[in-house]
Amino acid sequence: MDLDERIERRRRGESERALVRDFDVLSPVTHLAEPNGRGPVLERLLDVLDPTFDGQLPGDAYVWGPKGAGKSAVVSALFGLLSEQNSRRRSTILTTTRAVAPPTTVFVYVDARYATSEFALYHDILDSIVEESVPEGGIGTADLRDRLHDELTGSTQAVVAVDHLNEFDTFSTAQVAELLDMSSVAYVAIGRDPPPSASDSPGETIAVDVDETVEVPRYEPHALVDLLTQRASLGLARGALSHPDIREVASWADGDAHDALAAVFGAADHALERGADRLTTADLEPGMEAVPWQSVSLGRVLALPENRQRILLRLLDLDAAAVSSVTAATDALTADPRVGLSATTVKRVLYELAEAGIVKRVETEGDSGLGRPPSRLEPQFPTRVFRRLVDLSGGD
DNA sequence: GATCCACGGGAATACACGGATG
DNA sequence: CATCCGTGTATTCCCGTGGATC
Repeated sequence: MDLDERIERRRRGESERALVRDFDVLSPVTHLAEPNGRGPVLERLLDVLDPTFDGQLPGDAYVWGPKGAGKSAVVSALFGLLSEQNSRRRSTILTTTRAVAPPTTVFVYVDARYATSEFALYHDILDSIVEESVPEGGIGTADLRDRLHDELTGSTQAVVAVDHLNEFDTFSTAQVAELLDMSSVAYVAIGRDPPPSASDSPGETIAVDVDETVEVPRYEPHALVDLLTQRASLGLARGALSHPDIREVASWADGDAHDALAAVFGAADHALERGADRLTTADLEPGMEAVPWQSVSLGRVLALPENRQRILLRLLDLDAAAVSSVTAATDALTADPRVGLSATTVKRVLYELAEAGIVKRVETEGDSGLGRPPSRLEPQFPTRVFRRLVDLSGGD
């Protein structure tokens, strides 16, 4: 995933002639260090963060936009760079003999998909601020919070970006605002929902009380084509994907880089399966086919605990009869020793995943008579990408 | 001993249907 | 005809237990 690894792979001469050089580059969960075509957003973010260049604390901000618009890509790249630069600058400040150093700003990027509890949130933030390792248990949440608070007084302040808010199972912006309500902390909340506008009815809008909002619009068609072109040139053999094909995927994806990359990934997977050395238009169809309409972010699926992913992986292998009801799927999955969980747990997890929108329950038509009708299970994430990525890392 | 968290078990509730009841 | 009831599934909800960590 990181550059070192990528270079090393090349050095070993791996898959030099193969159709797919590197699936990771094609993966929608991978963000390149230099995000593509998001210049104006970057400028806006720098405006928001401008006070930090004078040692001030910026206002809280909310970054929003649809799935696949590059929110995570831009913010994580920017924060990565800033924290790198600052740690460099911090070391130079330490060597100068100054009576009072201006407060140092640390930039922290946290993914709320992984930090799902208060404990985990404080832990992850603290972990990227201090050198020592932070305990992962056996200590109270309040203690962690206190420690974070102590760490950020006077000489050090923090700007914390918290990504993927307001999803099922992740914190809301309001919760983050409360949890990070500390004098030396500013946050950049990132989510999909538009901020409530003045004209909104006073309904159940998600409370966002921030000083700045930054909109990340979906990609323009040409920008998405550029992005795909770049990824394809890095991840696929030279000329493996034609320009017209790229344009077709881009237009199909309608500005959503996540879906577009997932489709190209899936197409490459399909071409690989049939032993081809380049992608043809015929590979695109199955590639797009494997990306459900209104697909759930692959990042959400890959953030699930390992055993949930195991269940999903095996679920993909089941035939139509076995996924025709939750109970049938449970039976089939429980019978598979690779799943290794009890029937009740599997069933509960399946319902859990359905409620989270990762699989969809569809009421079956054919009424078999008795009882409440069962529902069929349909995956709502890019299946080919998931299978391939999990198989790559999973082992077994 | 304290703390966080995942498992697992199972009770409680919801729903669909046909048939009985008033 | 409207409503209630019994049966069989599906779905949701809650909580005790135990592993891992400090």
